[in-house]
Amino acid sequence: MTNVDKIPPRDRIFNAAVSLFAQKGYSAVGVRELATEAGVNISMISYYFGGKIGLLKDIIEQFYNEYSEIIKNSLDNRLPLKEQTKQTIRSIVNFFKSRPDLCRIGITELPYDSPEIAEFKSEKVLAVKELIFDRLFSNFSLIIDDKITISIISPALISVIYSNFLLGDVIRNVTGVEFDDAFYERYSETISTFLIGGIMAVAAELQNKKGSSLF
Amino acid sequence: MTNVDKIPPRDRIFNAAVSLFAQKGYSAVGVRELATEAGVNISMISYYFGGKIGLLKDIIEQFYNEYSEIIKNSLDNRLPLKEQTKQTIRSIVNFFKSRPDLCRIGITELPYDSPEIAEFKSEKVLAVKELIFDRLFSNFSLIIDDKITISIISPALISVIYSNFLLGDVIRNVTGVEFDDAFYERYSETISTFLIGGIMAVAAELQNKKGSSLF
Amino acid sequence: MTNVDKIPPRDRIFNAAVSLFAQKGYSAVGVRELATEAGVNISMISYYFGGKIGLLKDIIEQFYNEYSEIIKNSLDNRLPLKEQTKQTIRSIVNFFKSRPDLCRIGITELPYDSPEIAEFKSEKVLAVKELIFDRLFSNFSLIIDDKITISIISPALISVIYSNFLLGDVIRNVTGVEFDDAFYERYSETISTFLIGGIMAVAAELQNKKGSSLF
Amino acid sequence: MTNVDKIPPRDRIFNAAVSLFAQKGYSAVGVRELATEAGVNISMISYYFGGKIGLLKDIIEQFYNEYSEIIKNSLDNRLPLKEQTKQTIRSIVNFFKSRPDLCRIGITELPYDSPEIAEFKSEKVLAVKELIFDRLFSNFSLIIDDKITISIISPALISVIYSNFLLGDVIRNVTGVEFDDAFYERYSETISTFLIGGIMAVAAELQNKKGSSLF
DNA sequence: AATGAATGAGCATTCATTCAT
DNA sequence: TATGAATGAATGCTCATTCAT
Repeated sequence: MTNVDKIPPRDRIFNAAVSLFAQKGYSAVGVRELATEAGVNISMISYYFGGKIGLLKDIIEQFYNEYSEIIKNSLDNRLPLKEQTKQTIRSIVNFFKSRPDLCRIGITELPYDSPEIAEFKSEKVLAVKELIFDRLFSNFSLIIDDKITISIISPALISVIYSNFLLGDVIRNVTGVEFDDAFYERYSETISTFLIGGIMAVAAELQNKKGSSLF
Repeated sequence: MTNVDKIPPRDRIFNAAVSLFAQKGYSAVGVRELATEAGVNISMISYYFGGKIGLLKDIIEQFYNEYSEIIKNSLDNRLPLKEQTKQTIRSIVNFFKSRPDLCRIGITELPYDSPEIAEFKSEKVLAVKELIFDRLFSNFSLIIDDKITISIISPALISVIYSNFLLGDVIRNVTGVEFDDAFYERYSETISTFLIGGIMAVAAELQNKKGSSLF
Repeated sequence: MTNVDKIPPRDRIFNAAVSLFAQKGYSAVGVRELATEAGVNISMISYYFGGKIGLLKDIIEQFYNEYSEIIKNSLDNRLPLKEQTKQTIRSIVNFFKSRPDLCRIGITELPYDSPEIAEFKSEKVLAVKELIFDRLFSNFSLIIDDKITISIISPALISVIYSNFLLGDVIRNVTGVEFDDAFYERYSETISTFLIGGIMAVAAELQNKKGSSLF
Repeated sequence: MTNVDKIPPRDRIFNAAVSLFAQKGYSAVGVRELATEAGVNISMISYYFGGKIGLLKDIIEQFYNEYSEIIKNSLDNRLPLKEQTKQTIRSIVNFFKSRPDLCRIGITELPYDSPEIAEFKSEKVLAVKELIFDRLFSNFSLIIDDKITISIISPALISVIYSNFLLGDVIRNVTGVEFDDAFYERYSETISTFLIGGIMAVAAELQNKKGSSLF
């Protein structure tokens, strides 16, 4: 590993944890493994992060901070809706692509026995959801405004964007497709098209129903 | 729990494992906890399943067997494409709804240190993917035939269908929506609309490009 | 050690703990040392006693149960006061002599971080104090009846009886006296004389004061 | 705590150690806890005292130095025996009362794994014993001169004087008596009476035996 | 004089599994 | 079938100490 040189121990631990937690899941990774991978003494984990769980908390916080920032920065109300959507999705996909391990942990890991982290995560998810729906899909939300549909669409959107990073490994094994930059270029575009097409279909049907229920 | 009466020990262990693995993840559940929840002696786990890992294997197998069966049964080539799609999605959603724990484990758990299970899972995922694409989306696949798009769309489809079961907990906490039968009725319908709308949009764009590349 | 044969593992652990806790103090003894001394696997300590602290609890309980029993059995109201006192002290000294380690732990160890044990111990000490004062010194207590004097005399009594076991080691090193059966015979007798002489002196002075305050 | 201001770090460490060792016992106190309580950096403990054990050594030395000094100063051969005894006991009790933590550690803590401290302590105990017996009880020792009785009486004396500080906590919980200045006034007096009464009874019996053995 | 990062050994506990009954 | 004692390894964490600054 070139991990050991230059980079300060705290960061080496953090990086090792991001890599290993993503690969095996939080519970399946031991502090010894973590310390070995980071090239530090085992006690440094408690020293810097107050324990294994503190490491997870930091990682999840890091993810959501970056995630929120990226979404905020990519929103540009001056662009037409489709363009804006595409741009945001591209930003998110790029983020996921550049930090797949961090993102996987942030999204999938739910520390059932740390209420503190659980609550923190809930807050952040809510914030992101509102960011996307209140600002990005402000036009859509003119028509998609009922809580239930939003409850269905929100996780679907995230799932789609994240699908390659969640289930991609199996797909790669099965199809042999290479996940290179060109792929992710296509990925952004295709996913954008897919999402917009999907949302508009849902919106149309919803509108349809409203109309029919009026008469 | 009515878990302890009548039901044979082997099944009690299996059920307890399904519940606990889904809740906490495979690694975070201990055999002691498992045995207590199932109301059996610890050594019964090794006795019946050859160890904790064998239990996971059985659960994943169980999931994919049922999953494949349900998809096969719900496919009906005599129906028009949209109807067929809706029907299949409804079947899958019903399956996920009725066995959320089993499904969550089957989909999310990847036993990084058991190559045997990993390979088994890959096979099954491939089989399901082919089932869906070769039979359900046979019409779509006339136009969506390139490997890359399929590599993007396949996980997206699964992700969308499964999104409520993966991310729903957080959404429920945040929005307060009740996940009752009526909700899942709407869920099936909305997701179907979303998926079909999304796929058709992607197909249209693909067609467009092909066309434009011809001239 | 002949400790390993015949004697069941649970008892071997208990005995080893009694010996080591008495010698070094609870906190200074590790479970590894305990397990080695007892000739058992380290995990057996938690298995049988629920942890190191459970072992201490059991030891303290054992001490107070035996201690109470011995005091109860040695009290015999038909004897004259001095005889009864001597007999009781002899019983207690014999107990301390036969189980010095158990007694040392029971008396000196106060587990500051286990409120459960602390409370249990308080109860038992109270019970023993009442046993001695209400029954043995019922005659003395005719005259020594104020709370303060009792608060002074009670620990003094126990301290005296126990003094050899608490401070004897240093004395032995310093004087070279052998602590054999003959010694403890003399010990019982001398301590009895000392205690009775002391108590009667205190009682006399107390009586004196009362008298003088009346006139 | 006003502990942190003015008082130099070395003393803050010493004071914190006296307090914590008395409360929990030497082994149960960690250097981290010590440093936090003292408001200093961890490494200062090694820096000033050469390690945790050095701290204990200093405390024990401090205790015995003060202890010896106090006994020496309170001995006054011009007084009658009883007065002298009372005066000495009062001095000792005052010392114990004013420095209960220091005294508790000095008396009870025996550092089984530091032969150096163990030996030092033995020396000091011997010195104190001789001080008391050769000078204070020089009259008693005319009659109480056999090694065995001295081996019994010496620890008994110390135990009695120290009994409130050793077992008082439990008694306080149980009886609700307040340990204020008035109490310790009574304590000194009562203990003196008790000790003198006890010793004289022992001496009398000893005399009796000698006498009877003559004829 | 004082800091805080770092070490390596050790802590108590729990792990999944095995085995004799 | 089913039990519960027993194992050896591994768990996360803390220990007292050291060292460069």
